[in-house]
Amino acid sequence: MQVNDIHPLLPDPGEFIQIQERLAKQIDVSRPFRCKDLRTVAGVDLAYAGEGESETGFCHIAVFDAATMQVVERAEAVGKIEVPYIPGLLTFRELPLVVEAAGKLETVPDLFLFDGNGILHPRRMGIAAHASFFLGKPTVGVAKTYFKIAETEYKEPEQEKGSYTEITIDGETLGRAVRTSSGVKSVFVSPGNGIDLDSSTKLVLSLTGSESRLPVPVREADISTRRMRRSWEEEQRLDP
DNA sequence: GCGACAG
DNA sequence: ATCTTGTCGC
Repeated sequence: MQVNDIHPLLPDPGEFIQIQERLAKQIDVSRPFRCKDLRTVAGVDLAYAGEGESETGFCHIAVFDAATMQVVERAEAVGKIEVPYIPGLLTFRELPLVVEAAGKLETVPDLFLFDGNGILHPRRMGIAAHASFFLGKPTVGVAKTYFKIAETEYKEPEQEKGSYTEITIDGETLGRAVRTSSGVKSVFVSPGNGIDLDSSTKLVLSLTGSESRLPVPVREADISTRRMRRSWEEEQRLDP
């Protein structure tokens, strides 16, 4: 079954792909980003409840002060999810709520960290890359599982924290499999836009603690997102 | 037709 | 992503 059979009023995948190809030309992953220039950093994630027509998304953005690693602000957005999940088109499903939540922030973070890929994507336009055009800030993608592109496999990095292997497609290194903690599963780091791969890797490593293989801001958004859903389901039970 | 497939 | 109990291990 094609996506158009499910959502006849929405743009078709071909149109989504054209949008990605057009924006991809404007990606810049050549800029170094110094850790000392990071004052505030945001973690972004979503959770879902329900299926099909009644699927609801919960987006949470947690902004941290990089010096104290304390949350300085949060913003959320809840709403219907209109697009099904299709590998490579995750952006069109999640970005609306991300942009809505980001618009509620009083403090504009220096950088946004996403649960998902940056340019480690078939068209170099994973959600972190695409989101940068709406957020106007550098973005970095941190995916928990590998998204295979052009039949390219990745090599497992050494078990020591900080080890990584590069993921190169068509002669271009798009991302790295990074061991953020010794002995844990690796995560896949790729710049979104406005930052280079090396800076992205260093930032992710410096923002990752021992409690999770994910950077603290992303982990916090992930937890918060499920807390939002619990509250929502509770009020649904009381209101109907 | 079958398998693969970020979240 | 989400559905789900117990269970192996530090």
